[in-house]
Amino acid sequence: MQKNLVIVESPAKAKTIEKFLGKDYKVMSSYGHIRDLKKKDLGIDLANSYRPLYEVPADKEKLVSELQAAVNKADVVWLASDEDREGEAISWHLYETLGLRDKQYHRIAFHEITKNAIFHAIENPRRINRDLVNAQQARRVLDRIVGFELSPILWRKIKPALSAGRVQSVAVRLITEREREIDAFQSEAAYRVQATFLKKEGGTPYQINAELNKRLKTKEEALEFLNRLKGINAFTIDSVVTKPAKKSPAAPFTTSTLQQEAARKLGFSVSQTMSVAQKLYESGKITYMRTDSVHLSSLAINASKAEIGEAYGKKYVKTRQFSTKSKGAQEAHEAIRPTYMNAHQTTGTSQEQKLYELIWKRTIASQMADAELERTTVTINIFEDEDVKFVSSGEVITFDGFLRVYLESTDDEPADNEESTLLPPIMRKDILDLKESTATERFTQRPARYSEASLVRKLEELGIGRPSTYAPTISTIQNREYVEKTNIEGTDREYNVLHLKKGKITDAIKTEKTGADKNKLKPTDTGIVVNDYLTEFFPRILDYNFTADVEKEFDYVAVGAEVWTDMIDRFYKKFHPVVEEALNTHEDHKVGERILGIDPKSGKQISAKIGRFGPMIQLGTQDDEEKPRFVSLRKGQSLGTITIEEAIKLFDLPRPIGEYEEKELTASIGKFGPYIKFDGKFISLPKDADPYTITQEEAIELIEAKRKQDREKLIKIFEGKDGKDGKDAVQILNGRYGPYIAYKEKNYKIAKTVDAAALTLKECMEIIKTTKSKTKTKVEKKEKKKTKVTEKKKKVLEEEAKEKKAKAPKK
DNA sequence: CAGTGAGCGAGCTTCCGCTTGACTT
Repeated sequence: MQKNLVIVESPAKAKTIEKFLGKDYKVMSSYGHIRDLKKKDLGIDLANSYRPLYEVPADKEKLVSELQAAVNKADVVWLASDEDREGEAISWHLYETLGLRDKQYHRIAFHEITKNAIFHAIENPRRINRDLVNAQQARRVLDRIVGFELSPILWRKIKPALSAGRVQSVAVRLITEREREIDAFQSEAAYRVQATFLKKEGGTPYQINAELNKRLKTKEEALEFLNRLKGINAFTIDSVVTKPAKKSPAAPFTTSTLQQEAARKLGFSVSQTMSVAQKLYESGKITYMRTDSVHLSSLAINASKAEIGEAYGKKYVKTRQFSTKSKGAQEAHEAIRPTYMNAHQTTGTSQEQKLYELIWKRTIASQMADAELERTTVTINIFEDEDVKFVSSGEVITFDGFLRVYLESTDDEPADNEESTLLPPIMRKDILDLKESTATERFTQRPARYSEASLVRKLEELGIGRPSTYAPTISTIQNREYVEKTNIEGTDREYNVLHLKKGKITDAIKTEKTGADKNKLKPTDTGIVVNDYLTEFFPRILDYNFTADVEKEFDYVAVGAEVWTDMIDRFYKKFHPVVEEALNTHEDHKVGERILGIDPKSGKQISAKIGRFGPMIQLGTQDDEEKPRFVSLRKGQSLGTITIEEAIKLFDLPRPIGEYEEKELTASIGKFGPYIKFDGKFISLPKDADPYTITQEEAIELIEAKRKQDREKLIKIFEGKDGKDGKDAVQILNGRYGPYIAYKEKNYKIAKTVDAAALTLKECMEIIKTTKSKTKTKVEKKEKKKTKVTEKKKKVLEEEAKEKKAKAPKK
């Protein structure tokens, strides 16, 4: 039996380490934390100096008993969780939960997974650092207090199941404020002037493009300028300046930079990047993907050096160690890099291959020489004694260095026409002819909305959130419907172009698209209302510096200079009274309400606010005798901008549109768009139809079309015991995606090669057996929504089983 | 993806950071 038990955080790591350590060591994984604050209620004993109430979560119970069994068999336990605040706490929770004795355990940590690092760690064991553990407890308790005291306020004041927290609420604030900047933005127009010159006789002929070094504010100014140009018949090159420049490679990937580059270069979402990286990590191809460190092991640097030397030559090698500049970095791991630098590519899905290649290139490039460039700037004189000049610049790469492998992308869209070009052989004093010149009206750009990846970058910059939480945070704020992805078509905008050629000036109007935006983050009405409410009542928590400030205090705790419960006490004594105050201010469910006015028809008040199902309009008040009427806002409408007329119009639906076959016809808008309702059935309206204007005739046409479709839908029925609609009936139907079999509430696709109408019952049953149905039954759908309910059931079952065991006689 | 269109009463929701796997009669 093995005498030594090593516990690490990740199972992939466990596997690797076990190989290094040999047969005297058993290596297990804790799969992260094994204990947490009680899931229900606050989980903190406020009356007892904030004592945390810990429990092993249900899904960790089995693991903990396996760990316990291994501990009981081992002589020595090596707690090898990561060397950071969370890692220290993981070790301590293991120590507490598994009942380790002080003489029985060693605390060790390694920053890279190499044989040397592991043996070095084993030779240098230490004790658990209680101060660091306390810093983690302070972090954990503070986050729980903030989250579990703020969220219920939102349930009462705005809508159920909302949430707030130190990280997510600030993320929403960033997005909301950016949207306000965009709303307030006034774009300004100015004329950009470009010109093309030709060299006059003598020497080698050439052509050169240049731009005026200032923009002209008005059309009059631009016209006047072109007219003055017209009168000049020779231009002189005033200066030619060439300067050497250098570009250095970016640091190897951290979680956040990987997410940004994968988004820009590969179009991956933040969570997609993480799951692909996880696959690469599990198959041993890259190092750990949740890291804030840019550090590379000496092993990796040497391997890169060898690869670069072999592939590109020695002068391309320049090894470097980068240093982390992000706030609050804990650097328990290496940067994200290939495990084996000599593997330039990898196998697997195409996503895995692409991401791997990106990581390989970034790592290799980080150890390559700077690129060397020459930047040449040419100025062309226009008028005597005036500062306005035409300027042309070009760039030549004299040594490509790391650019040979990799260039980091930027978020900024390239400014139009600023691409650097190779310049012809130009000499000072050269005389030029003007070929043509264009003055184009250009508009200043509004601020850019955040993308998932640029939001991550901003959060990291502010020191908010950790590598393991960036992706989940972004999902949370979308799941809560605080923010959503944009899909804005944009509108046409006219701009003016003045063109001078052969002494003539033409004046043209052109159009361009503006305001289009896709997959960027934008606040919803709910997000705006929640954000405004929280920033008003809890400015401290929503402050961009809040996390950085409390992190400083956690650091004091971590070095033993501060008692963690004192710190929490100071915080709570300030925070909690505001919670109480907030609960007592405002009527419930009225936050963010906008009174639009009085409905002229009924004389009742019309207001807009966030309701149980999102933004809505209310007609009447609770105090009225009659119950108020409610209606949800439509897509594209928002609380802040909806007018009373638009609001009143929403109550016109559902709209009666006469009768057909002595039954009522109504038109309305539902979850799936506009529809007409007839005889208890719903028929979706085609895109060009409007429920506010659709006529009885048009509606009847739709009903008949639907009837015809339904008739064609049914190809064949094999009746069951209970007739053709019975539970065991087999139906062959024509659906949107071709013929299919419906049986026992599930659907089975029929292959295109099969003649559906000719199928026998036997053949149908064969298809049912062999085809996998993708249909979710109603039960499954429900269960997916309420997995927690099943979890509970499971627990009850488990407990029953335990009881039985206990009752059973012992051997 | 195979068919849809909320609205009651009771009890529920929620945080951030570590880590993967995703029940069966």
